[in-house]
Amino acid sequence: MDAFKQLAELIFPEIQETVGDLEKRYPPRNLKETAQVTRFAPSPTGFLHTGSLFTAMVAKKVAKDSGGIFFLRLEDTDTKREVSGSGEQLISQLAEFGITLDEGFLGDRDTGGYGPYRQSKRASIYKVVIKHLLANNLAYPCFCSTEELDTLRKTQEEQKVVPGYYGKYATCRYLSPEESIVKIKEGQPYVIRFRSKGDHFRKTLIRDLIRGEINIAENDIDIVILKSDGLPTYHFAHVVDDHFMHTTVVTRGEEWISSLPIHVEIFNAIGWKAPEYAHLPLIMKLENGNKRKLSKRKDEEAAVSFFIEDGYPPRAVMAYLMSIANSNFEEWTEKSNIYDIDKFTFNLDKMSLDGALFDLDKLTFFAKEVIARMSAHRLASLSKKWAINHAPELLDLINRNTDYYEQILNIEREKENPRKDFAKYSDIYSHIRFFYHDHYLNLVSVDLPFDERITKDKVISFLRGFMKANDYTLDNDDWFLSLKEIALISGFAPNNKEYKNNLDKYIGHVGDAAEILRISLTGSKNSPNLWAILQVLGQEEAEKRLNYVIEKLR
RNA sequence: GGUCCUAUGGUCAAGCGGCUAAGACGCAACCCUCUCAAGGUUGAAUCGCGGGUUCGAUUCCCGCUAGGAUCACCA
Repeated sequence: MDAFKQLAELIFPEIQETVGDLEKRYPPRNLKETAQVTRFAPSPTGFLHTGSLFTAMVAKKVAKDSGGIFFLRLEDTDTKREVSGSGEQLISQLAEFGITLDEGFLGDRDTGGYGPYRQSKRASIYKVVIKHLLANNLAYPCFCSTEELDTLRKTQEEQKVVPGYYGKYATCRYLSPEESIVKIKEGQPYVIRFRSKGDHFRKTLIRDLIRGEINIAENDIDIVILKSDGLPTYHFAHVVDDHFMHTTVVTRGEEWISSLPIHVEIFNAIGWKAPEYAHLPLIMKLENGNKRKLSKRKDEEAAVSFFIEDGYPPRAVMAYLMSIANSNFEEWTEKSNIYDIDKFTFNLDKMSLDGALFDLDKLTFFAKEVIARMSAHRLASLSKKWAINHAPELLDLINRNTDYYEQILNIEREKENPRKDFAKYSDIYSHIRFFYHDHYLNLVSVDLPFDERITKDKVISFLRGFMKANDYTLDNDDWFLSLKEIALISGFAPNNKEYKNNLDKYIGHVGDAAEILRISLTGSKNSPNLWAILQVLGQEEAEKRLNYVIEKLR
């Protein structure tokens, strides 16, 4: 046995499998030629980031539009930063936005034949490959301490040379296998590094699906592939996992471009075919006139939980994200009149290359469109679902009478040009609470904002006249005609023009009368269509309110 | 700082050698109107700079500038 094999054997005596065995265990997928296999590979370090949702959306679209497979792999090799339970949260949040998986990590279990799908459970797989690398002198143990590495970096910075563990600075790469064996036997701690054969001064052309050819210097750094805790680093895990899981297109943020040479080199060194890469633009935020990456710490919209908590319809969030990804999506929604990204044909070529600034106004626009197109029934059920977790005060109203709630939501809905006053479920409560008597009483307990030009007596007389004459069975148009007549009796002109021409003859116009009614019924100067409100309230409740106002004024 | 990526209105962007430089969001005005939310009409607002190439550059090339990303036993 040669010394490299001995070294490999010493480090991984328990590993008996070979790379060939793994190839057999994870055979090529049985898919048609054009089908793409993509994945979303988050690390469980906290909440789902908006940028990650964007990446996941694109990955899923690429797979599904090509009849392929979309899977999720949990990259949990950083045990220090791991937030327990966030892996489960990740997939449930993904599901809220309609990102479901064909296979992969499901929280309590995995599904699919290429697992395990969490990297912490794949340690033995990585070790098989590393043992192979070690035996072939493609990797070596490194005994440098973090302190030594730090001083190396400092001196490199002082000497103004490219920092890093490479070439002559990579002292452990010159250790003979025999020397390494001695050190290991002495019990010295170590990591495993990849032995790079690259030349920093030589450039290679790498193809990116959305950026075209990228000209980057080769990697010459002997990167760590196995940490002292026995888990691989991202670079190595990515190569091994995407090889055995047969990923065909890797979609990830553009921050990965610079490490592309590392990944390509490792694929080549092992003799594997690298997947195609699509590096997605980052979602940015404007701060002090400068763009920056959307930050989880500073920006509430950076975590998707923000949209969930505020009650933005997930479909609207996805539509917004898709409009960033493919700007022709918006055009498509106008034609198709739906906002379902699953029905849209996504195109990687149409991705823009620089990071979009997150635009809450635009999301609001999408959200209003999406909600306006829902049936009252659907809105009622979705908003109720949301309220259960996020808005007890709204839930209270809903639970009093679901039918009534639905009637309220149905005002000026389910027609050609529906109302667009809700962008998110959290907007609902303040808009509708006046429909509930106890809330109404609270709202009108303060001063009623009646127009000062009109005396209390006139208000009262109009309200009385209205109660006496109003016909609740009329349709909208006829009702307003009748309101004009009722108002005229109390001295209101039937229209503004008539009023302006005869200022001394009238106390106001029908609009003023409507305002009095509106304030009396809702406590506010602004509300949806009065006729619709009266329909929902019903005669009894309406009169109760009008009488209440009359009493209050007297 | 090295390296890489990017560069059209405030934002998202179409454009791919010749156009009065699309469209959407936002903004403004007007119209409609019982208020609001809408809807309709109109408007303001863009090719970062400098060199080339070309009869002609927003478009192709180079440089500059600006912004971004990245340089860990984090992903």
